Amino acid sequence: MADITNARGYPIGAMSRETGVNIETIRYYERIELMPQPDRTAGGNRQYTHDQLKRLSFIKRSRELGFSIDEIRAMLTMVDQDGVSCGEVHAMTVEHLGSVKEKIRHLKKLERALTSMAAECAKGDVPDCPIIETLFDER
Amino acid sequence: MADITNARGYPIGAMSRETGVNIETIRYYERIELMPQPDRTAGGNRQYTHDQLKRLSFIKRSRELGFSIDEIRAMLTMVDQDGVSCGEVHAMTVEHLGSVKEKIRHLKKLERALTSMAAECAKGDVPDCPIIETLFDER
DNA sequence: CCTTGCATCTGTAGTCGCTACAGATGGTAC
DNA sequence: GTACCATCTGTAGCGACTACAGATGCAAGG
Repeated sequence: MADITNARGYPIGAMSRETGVNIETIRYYERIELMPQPDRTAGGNRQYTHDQLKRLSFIKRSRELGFSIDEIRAMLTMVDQDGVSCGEVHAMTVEHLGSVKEKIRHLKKLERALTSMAAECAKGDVPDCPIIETLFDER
Repeated sequence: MADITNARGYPIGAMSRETGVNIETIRYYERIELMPQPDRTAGGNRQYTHDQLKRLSFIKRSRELGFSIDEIRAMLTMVDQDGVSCGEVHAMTVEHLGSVKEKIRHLKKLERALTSMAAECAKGDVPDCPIIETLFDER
């Protein structure tokens, strides 16, 4: 089944189904030149190759890992030029990992603050809302 | 010092300094009607009251806790109408807390994936970049 | 009174990464 | 041939700001 489609190229809907990337998003990636302009049918519909499918799922995978479009672009540019610098890719990954860790730290702080605010409020019927009070408090 | 400024109202720069909210952002909050239109000097410059300063720092505090503008708007509307529903505020807080926890879970997954990818690469000089390989892998 | 120079003004456009239309065709199965 | 889904282009919207440009306001020093 996949082979038949493959022979004729994948229409955009198949690309979307295979990768989980929204059709509009695929066209968006083309517009920002993250994906190349694919071949077209006589009628003008996009026909993608298997390599392009792989490229799109690379993008999808990377996005799921939280890499920015620009980071992905940098990686793909290296791939396109057959000049993948493992060190650079590793550095990007480590840096990105650092920012993920920082986000986690930040969110945990929020979690603690929100938990204590909610606890204050859950306990008993106070006249004024202690959450609002806390938020309005100076300093 | 604050008292003198207070007597004449706070210009927008003072509001910004006191709360840490960017001047352009303060005007943005006015545009979206999160902040009221303040009085103006004869020349047309904004002059804020102390209550408006408190309101802005409420917004700032809430944003720092990750509440959306719409959530903040809902809370402030209750405050404005003197009808603060403690239960509602508590529910909003708990719901928001849930989404923070979910984000943490998600980021921890990313953290694990990125860590193992980075480790693969850091270990020894492999011919092709294992990070790129992993991202390109089908399935 | 006048200048200097920072603060503030309005209005618009850009950011990121999509998403959601509208209205017009393409392609395919019966 | 026709029904009907898939795809097309182009544009505008989201959230929450941020960044200008070009024109004024305002307070202190000479």
